[in-house]
Amino acid sequence: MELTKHYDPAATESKWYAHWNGLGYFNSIPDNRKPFTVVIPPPNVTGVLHMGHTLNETVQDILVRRARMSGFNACWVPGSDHASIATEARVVAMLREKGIDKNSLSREEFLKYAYEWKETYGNIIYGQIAKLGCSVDWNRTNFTMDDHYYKAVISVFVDLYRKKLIYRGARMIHWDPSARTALSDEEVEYREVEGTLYFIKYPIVGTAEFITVATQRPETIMGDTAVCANPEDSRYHHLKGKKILIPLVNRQVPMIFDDYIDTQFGTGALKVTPAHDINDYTLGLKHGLQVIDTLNEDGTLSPAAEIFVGMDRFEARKKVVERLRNEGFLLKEEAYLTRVGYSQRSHAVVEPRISTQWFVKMKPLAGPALEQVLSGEIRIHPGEKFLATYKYWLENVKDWCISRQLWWGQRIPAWYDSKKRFVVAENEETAITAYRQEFGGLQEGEILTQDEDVLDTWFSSWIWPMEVFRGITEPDNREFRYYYPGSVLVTGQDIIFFWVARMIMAGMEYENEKPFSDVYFTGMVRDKFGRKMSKSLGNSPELLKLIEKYGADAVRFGIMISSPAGNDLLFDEAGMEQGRNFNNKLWNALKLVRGWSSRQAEMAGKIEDPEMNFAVTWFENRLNQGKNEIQQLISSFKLSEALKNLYSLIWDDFCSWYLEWVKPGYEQPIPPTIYAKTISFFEELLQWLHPFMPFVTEEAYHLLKDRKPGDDLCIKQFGSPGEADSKILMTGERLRSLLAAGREFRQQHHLKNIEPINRIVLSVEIFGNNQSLYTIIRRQLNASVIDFKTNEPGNDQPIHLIPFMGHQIGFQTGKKVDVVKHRKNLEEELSYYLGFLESLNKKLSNERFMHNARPEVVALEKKKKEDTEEKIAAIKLTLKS
RNA sequence: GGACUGCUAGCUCAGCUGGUUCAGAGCGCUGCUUUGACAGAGCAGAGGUCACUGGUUCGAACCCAGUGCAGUCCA
Repeated sequence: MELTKHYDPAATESKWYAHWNGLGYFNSIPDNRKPFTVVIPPPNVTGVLHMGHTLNETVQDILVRRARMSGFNACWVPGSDHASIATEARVVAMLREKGIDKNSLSREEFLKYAYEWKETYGNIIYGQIAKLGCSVDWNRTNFTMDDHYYKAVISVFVDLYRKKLIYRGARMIHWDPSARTALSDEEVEYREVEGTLYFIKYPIVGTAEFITVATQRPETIMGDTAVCANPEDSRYHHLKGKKILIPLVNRQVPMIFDDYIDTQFGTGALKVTPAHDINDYTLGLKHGLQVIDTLNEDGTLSPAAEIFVGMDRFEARKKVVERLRNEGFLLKEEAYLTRVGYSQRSHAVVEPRISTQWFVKMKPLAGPALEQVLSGEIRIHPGEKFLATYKYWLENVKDWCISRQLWWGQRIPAWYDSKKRFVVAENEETAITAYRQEFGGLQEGEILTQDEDVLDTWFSSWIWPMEVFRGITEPDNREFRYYYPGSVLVTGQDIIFFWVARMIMAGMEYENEKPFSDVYFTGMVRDKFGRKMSKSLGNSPELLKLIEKYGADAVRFGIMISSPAGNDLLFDEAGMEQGRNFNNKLWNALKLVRGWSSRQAEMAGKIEDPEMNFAVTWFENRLNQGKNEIQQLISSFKLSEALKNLYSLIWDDFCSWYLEWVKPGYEQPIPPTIYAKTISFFEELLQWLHPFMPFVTEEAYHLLKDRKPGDDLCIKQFGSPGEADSKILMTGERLRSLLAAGREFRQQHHLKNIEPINRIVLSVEIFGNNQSLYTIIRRQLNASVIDFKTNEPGNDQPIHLIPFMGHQIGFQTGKKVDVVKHRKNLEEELSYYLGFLESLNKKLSNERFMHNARPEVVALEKKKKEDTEEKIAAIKLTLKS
């Protein structure tokens, strides 16, 4: 079969994915091997996969495939996350486009739409994961709202409530007026914003005086219930006991004093609005102030505001300022840089709001989670970057607000009676029993009603590593005992608190065992200018289109080649082009080697014995060296470095050097032994590359040789790499330098490749008498004869001597060459070495160096001196001739 | 404001405990090369005061201190 000119990924990828999957290679069941467990960070069912996912999934697939090929029972669990608030927002928007208002729907009707949405996007995501080549076990797909998963989340809630680690209470929380729900602290993102500081005059009751306060939020003055100054601040001492009149609403409030106030900020006087600022809230509690909530849950002004009722908060701000100005209360305005909190999901400006919500007590959970990481039980990669952040967060963690005023998610298992007394229980039935026990029977006709709210989506994902194996619902099942704890978690650094820390907490709380041993943080994928990827910038490429254009292997290559762990990755299609070219290089090497299969024939001479063939011996050792390096890099999670090494091992060492060295001449035969060695080298390279680029390698593996059924690269086990002989490697280096020197000579003297070099003269000390080496030199440099008459110029034709590794080599051609230029180059080289020698001499005659430096360093310097002197001698000799 | 990380070639990054001719790789760039695997290629080449300033040391890209710039997290 004739192979195409270029490798065609589209033709092979779906074929191999179906093949692997069909034979169950990705499916795992417990056996006597060691497990290698990875749970996918479940993508949100909000949309399609982006480049961040692509990076994560690729990294995981590399690790999983490699483990599968290294004797482990590899199990990679796929799944998706219901992503409560994010998905609900998308569904609401989708409905709005259809002209349907969420509020006109019942909970059940809405959930029907949400499940439809989940079905559509969940499947798109799974399709993308498959396209990318991910070797996930499709029999183990989990969704965070699956029945068993739902039950698990509820039972964790009930359990933590019973342990008093969950409580309900009125607290100041972050409110998202757009999604109309509470948020956790982590779901708020702060940004610096240009704001205005308004200086407002508040009349002092019973006097003609004013007190001026500075505020960024004039629309909240209707909720003011005090004015406060620092007790040390002499400017306001005379106001003790006075009442202040709130402009526009004309309410009298007390003047209070507290050392919380910063005398330097603004005027040193603060308006206190306990309902709308966390600090004011605390101050209000301390001083027993009234709380007036002037906002509705959608961010419009409530009746309590008295004026501008029903108007949006930002509109109201303008109106309030306008009226304050008109009525003479506005003293001045100043530009002011301030920090504003935005909802991570809806991007609305969040409001501090007092509200009754459910919370998880975090301190007791944080301790063990911190200990796991600090003790090294869990290793974070790259550690130096994230350890401090992790530690700081856990040491300062605040209670976690887990209730959300949404429908899409696990509904909070609390049941209330008409007096708002409640019990927490798995379901309605047990709730009734529990209620009887606690409060006696229900009144005639009274029913218990379940809490309307659902749980934070992270309250479900924190048990992901356990419940995908039914570890919460059936804690002692065999699979869970086998697969848990997992091996490595690969995820983005942006969810270190949302998810990683909390999974460790849950693991410690429920299993007293970490959920994974290693955490590999990937960076954020940005565009090639370093900007975040976003729809509005149009710089977020579609995964499927990229795969269509370059092939999945090339996409994987492109994203891996430049992604050192933890660093942001600048996405550039050039990397994918490089990957595609790499595919093609492999493809063409394959074509070359396949062409030899019918040309195998015995040849006279020692070259047939692979032991005697330098190319074979050298590559064998080079391959071992490469494998050892790559193994080292992978085990320290330096995947992009490992890929780079493989790339150059294949492209440079194998294709550019080895294959050229063993390549038979035009229509010449190749010894079967050499052919067999070449096939086995190629196979090994494909195997090592397979975890990174699974498709092209599997295809090439099968085209290289006929395979028995079941002999697939996907499950082929690695052998352990042998030792590399450094002497042979050194000879290889020397050979490569010689070939380079010969090519440079040709280039400099415009000697075309088809014009032979008549004679090469070199010292026998350089390469000894391995004949196959000289064959390589003659063929690669197109030289007719090789002579060993050291330092002896030829007779009839001029010979051109070049210093080489302390010796000199000569090239004799029929052509005239540019002697002047040649000499000039040599002289330049000579002066460089003379300078270097001088610095060495200086160092060696420095007594302090000789005294203080380690002996081996001194020996090294002496060796350098000898080498340099040899080289100088060789150059001088060359110049003389 | 606090903490962390980074600053090495045009770009993206290696450079392990200070010491080989150590200033590197890939991409890009420049030149040359088209019948025998591959122009999606081959060969060769040019490119850097290792952010700056001081210090420690026989010796600093590497250690220490300070400065500047960038990014991230937390107030």
